[in-house]
Amino acid sequence: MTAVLHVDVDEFVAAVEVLRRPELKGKPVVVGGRGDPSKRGVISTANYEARRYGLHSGMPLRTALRKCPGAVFLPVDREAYEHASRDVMEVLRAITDALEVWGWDEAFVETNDQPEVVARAIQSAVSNKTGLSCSVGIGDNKLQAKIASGFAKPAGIYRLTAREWPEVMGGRRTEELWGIGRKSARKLSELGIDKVSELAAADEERLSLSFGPRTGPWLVALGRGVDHSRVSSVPRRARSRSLELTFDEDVEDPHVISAEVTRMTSRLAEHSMSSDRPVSSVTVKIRFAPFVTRTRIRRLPEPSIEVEAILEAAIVALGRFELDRPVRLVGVKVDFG
DNA sequence: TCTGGGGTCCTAGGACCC
DNA sequence: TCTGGGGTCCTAGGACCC
Ligand SMILES: [Mg+2]
Repeated sequence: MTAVLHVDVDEFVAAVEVLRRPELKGKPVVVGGRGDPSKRGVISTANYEARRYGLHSGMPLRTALRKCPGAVFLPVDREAYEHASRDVMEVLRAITDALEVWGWDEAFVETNDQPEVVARAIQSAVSNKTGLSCSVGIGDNKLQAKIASGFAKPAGIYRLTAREWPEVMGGRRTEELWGIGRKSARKLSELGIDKVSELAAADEERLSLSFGPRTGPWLVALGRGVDHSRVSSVPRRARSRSLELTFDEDVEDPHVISAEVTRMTSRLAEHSMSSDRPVSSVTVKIRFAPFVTRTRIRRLPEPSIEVEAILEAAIVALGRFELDRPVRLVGVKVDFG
């Protein structure tokens, strides 16, 4: 019988930082933004010590400082996490080829062996070779395994298969499902659906009327713990690449905005050229001071890796904004054709 | 106490064509 | 001249995840 495992490194980003700064062990550590809680930014990861103060991912750094003045604040260092991620995945790949990497610190594994045995082997290999601890969820499919790893934290193993699903999940709120967030949970609640068991018994047609033709059936499947997607070890090609920047202070000068769009687009075009991924469209994103976000997309006449054509599209897209209000964020995204 | 950055997928409306 | 249906492309926005 095939089982799916979901491996998730515990407090990954914070753990990587503590590994290279052992003196931080046992202290509340917050990684986010540029590591300066007097500036704009949110928490990427808080370690377990910091979470005891109510700190969590997505919380503004300013708030975190107020709630936990003794915390150590560190800037995000993506290269370090990408490096650590490669180390972890290498350890996993030495154990199994049936591995689907999911972000920096997560992976799905398919196995025909005893899943608990494989899980323990993974945990000790990752710990011995990288010094990081991880949790492992076991399921019949990716959805079950992913939710199970949440229950396994920290450093544990948890089994959630079709057999356990109704008992373990039935009475929980729909928001605990992977793919249902605050907005969808609220919308479901307005339809009288609060618990996973109620979602499992819901009428697809009725949900489709509210959520759309594909999302309706998918939601009911979620409620039942059904997921037919396979574990795929084929690396996926990115469909888009983007850059965005929140200014330290709101910007009123349109020249500053257009200079930033040009800079970002040039970098993205360089990547398009060097990786030979033609760009099919460019999206410019502006977030105005009251946190209202607008996008303008411009399709290229034909997909291109040429900086001139990509820049041209970005300038056209930007030109469709009225930049007569303070701006807090600017971003550029390219879609590959 | 104002709310990051990098991604994926879905929905919906209008244009346009058959 | 009006009605109607379906398919695809383009654009804008939304929700979610790490
Ligand atoms: Mg993790």
